[in-house]
Amino acid sequence: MGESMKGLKRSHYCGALTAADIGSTVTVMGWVNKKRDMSGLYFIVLRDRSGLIQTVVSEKTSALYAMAKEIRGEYVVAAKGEVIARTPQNVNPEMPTGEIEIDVQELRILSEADVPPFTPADEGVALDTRLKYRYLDLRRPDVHKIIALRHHVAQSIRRYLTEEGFIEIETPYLTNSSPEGARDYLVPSRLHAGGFYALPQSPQQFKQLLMVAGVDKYFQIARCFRDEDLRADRQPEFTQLDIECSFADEEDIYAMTEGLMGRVFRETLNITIPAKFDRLSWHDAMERFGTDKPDLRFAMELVNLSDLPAVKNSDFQVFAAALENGGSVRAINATGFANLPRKQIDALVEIARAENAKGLAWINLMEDGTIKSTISKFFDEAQTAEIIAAANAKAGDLILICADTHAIARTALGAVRLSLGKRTLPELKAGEFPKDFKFLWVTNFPLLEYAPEENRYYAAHHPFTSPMEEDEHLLESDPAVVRARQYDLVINGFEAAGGSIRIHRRELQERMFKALGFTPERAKAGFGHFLEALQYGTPPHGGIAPGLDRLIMIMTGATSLREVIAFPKVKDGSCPMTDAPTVVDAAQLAELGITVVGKE
RNA sequence: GGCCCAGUAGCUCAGUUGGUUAGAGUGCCGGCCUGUCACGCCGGAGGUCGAGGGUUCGAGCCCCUUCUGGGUCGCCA
Repeated sequence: MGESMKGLKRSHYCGALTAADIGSTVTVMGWVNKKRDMSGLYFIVLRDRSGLIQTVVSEKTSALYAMAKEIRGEYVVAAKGEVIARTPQNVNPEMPTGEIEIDVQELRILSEADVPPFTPADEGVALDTRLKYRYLDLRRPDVHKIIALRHHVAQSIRRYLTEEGFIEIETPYLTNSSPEGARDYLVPSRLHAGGFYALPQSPQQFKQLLMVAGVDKYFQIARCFRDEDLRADRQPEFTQLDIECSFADEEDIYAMTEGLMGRVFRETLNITIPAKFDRLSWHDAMERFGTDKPDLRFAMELVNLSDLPAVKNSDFQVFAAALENGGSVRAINATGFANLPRKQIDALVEIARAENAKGLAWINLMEDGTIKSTISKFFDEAQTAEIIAAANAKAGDLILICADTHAIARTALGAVRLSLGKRTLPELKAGEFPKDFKFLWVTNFPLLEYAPEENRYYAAHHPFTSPMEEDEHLLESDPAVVRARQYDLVINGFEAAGGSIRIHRRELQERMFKALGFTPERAKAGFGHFLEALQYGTPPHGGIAPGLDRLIMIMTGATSLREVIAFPKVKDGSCPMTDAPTVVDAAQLAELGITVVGKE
């Protein structure tokens, strides 16, 4: 039976004990990580969030020994005893507390435990099992380390922004559905039958209204909700560090964000990052890396071969057709991948196909100087040499070529580059965080994207983003070329933050809605309060919103957002532990004025 | 919504061309061992092969449907 703690008070965390404590009497409380029965001697390794400590129970005839016999894995126990040094041959160098152990004088079972589906000591447990019993999973030191880092990052953020004069303000979770953007989670209102709140996709409008309010510098560590399909790096609810400042331009936001990241990485990981981040225009990012979030931990930039005489004048139908249709022929030098097995090349072709490319051609520059190519019969030696030179390739490299529209050729090769580049990164050991972080500002995004199926433009980011002043006059005449005062912070190929300088004039905001195909009535219905606010004295303002979960994922090298969220959702948006969402009973729905129809 | 992958003991997995009573490691239970630390040794229990249907003399394996999980495209202002 579990006993109370009466009379015993924890004096130390398990992992906090050191050789300096030798000779002192301590009390630790924690979970039984392992019990080793030596017949006459029990080693009981206790675990708490700080780490492990070995305790020893001897004296076969004692009551203490009898109690130790009853103890099973994951029991919660209190152990009081003297910290003793281990003899040199018994030191465990693998264990941070391996020099010492506790000679137990008093032992108390605080809570018994059934045999769990897995224990924190188990490795390689499948994700769905871990998430179903997330409370057991979180007992693992490696998992706890990530969740604890998240706390320290949040605290570091709060300290920095507070020192910089920002104030933290909470905005509503129960708010309005917004007509643009992702699907909203809706919350029915009992007091307004037929009325629904929406959970915010971001506090965008509220933070801008706080600028109208003269708050000047605002931040919030805010939960955001989007009812869209999940990905490894996308959850339906996620946490965003929402920041907005008045009288700020791009340079102010860059400097503030660079200072923030510098502070966070130094304080929580003891890593010094560059004081200023590199910048790249969206256009250059797409040309050189085939993506708007390039991973700069590896090179292998894309090359445009379209103007090469060998390509331009080629009889090769695939190339000729792409160029005739106004597309391009582009290549990537997979540096050092000449020996990539055929199967893996095929896998790369599949990656390109997933981005709608029809295929990839390749030229394999073997180490012995021979050249193997899928397109050798269409190009003579000189022409092949021309392509090799343009791709800046040498023996041992593999050139992959894609001929298609500009957009497809770039994104297909961008996806291929990412797949290749990841193979060149060092592998992390379990529990180890990466050391290499490449920061990049991507700027000059297009303001609008055309959706042919609806014959209208969509805001590339959101409709409050200001166009660049020099492009503003083109908003009606040539919307596709208008560039936005939008910037993304990219870290190691992840969009870690996005932000913009906002529209602060009602007239321009109305033109923007019009460009998006809103009638004045619809703009008023969806954003009337916002448009009205803009006309009562709105300071120029802008902001940025780093994703906190994304940031922790990048900092820890986690491969999924689920690893950095205490209680994450799975692929279909459900929670494997609580089984949410669940069907609610009819009475509850009736009270909300909701009738379910068409449900069998 | 599309495509791809996986589902076998509590956990992680193997299971050949369709062929006897479905295996391993680990965990669990019992016994032994006074310095283990992935302790070791001996013994034992533990299975709706995700579910349903079909083909077959015979299905873990083949076919159909379905469920669950993962990846990805669409989607994500």
